[in-house]
Amino acid sequence: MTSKYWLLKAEPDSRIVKGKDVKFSVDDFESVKTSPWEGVRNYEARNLLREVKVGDQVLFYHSNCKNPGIAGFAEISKEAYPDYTAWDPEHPYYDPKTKQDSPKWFMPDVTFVARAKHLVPLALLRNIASSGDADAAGVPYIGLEGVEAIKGMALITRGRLSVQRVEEDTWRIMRDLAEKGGWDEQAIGKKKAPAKRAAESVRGAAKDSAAGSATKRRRRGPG
DNA sequence: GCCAACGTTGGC
DNA sequence: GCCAACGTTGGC
Repeated sequence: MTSKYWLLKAEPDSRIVKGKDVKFSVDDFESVKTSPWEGVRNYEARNLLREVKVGDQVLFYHSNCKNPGIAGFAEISKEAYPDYTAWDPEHPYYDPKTKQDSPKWFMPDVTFVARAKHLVPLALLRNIASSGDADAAGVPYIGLEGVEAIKGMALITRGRLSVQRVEEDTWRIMRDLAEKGGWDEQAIGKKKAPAKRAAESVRGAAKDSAAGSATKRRRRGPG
């Protein structure tokens, strides 16, 4: 399948991994302009990265932070090539199981295009997806198609995936939201009724499985 | 800091 | 190749 629009997650807040900060905010991105998108350690995300083409458009998402949401726009500037950080024992994204002669992880280069004039909060998208009401959310201009597009976003349905496909109409809606804003931060900023944990958990057998499954993750500036 | 959701690991 | 345990993601 070919896609021309993608969503990539990065962490704007400092987080130290192996002594190094993996923070990469829209500010960082804007200042470096182009960065290898290193550190993706999840197969599905990796497979998607191998599909990206030069010129494809990217929604730059702030994850694992106070105000998660779409913070900017970018584009693919180089197709995926082996992620050398997987071979560097000093690197936060080192993967001891990757052999030099058979790269397992890949990364494209991504170039900054623009900041979102209004950061499009995940809370807004969730609010619209669950209520189905763009008017109440303060963004009547996205229309019913906008609501449907948001409902279908992987961001809503597949929370944890760090590289996601985005439909063209969805991309346009995100661009409009980022440009026009209009939602009430207070109104959409709160919410969510957490479900209760089911079991009484009898976890805890000692297990030595070193491993440490590396899932996804994301990065900082260029080396 | 908590904890739900979910991908990965590894014993069988 | 199943599946329970485990570890991570990431919103809140």
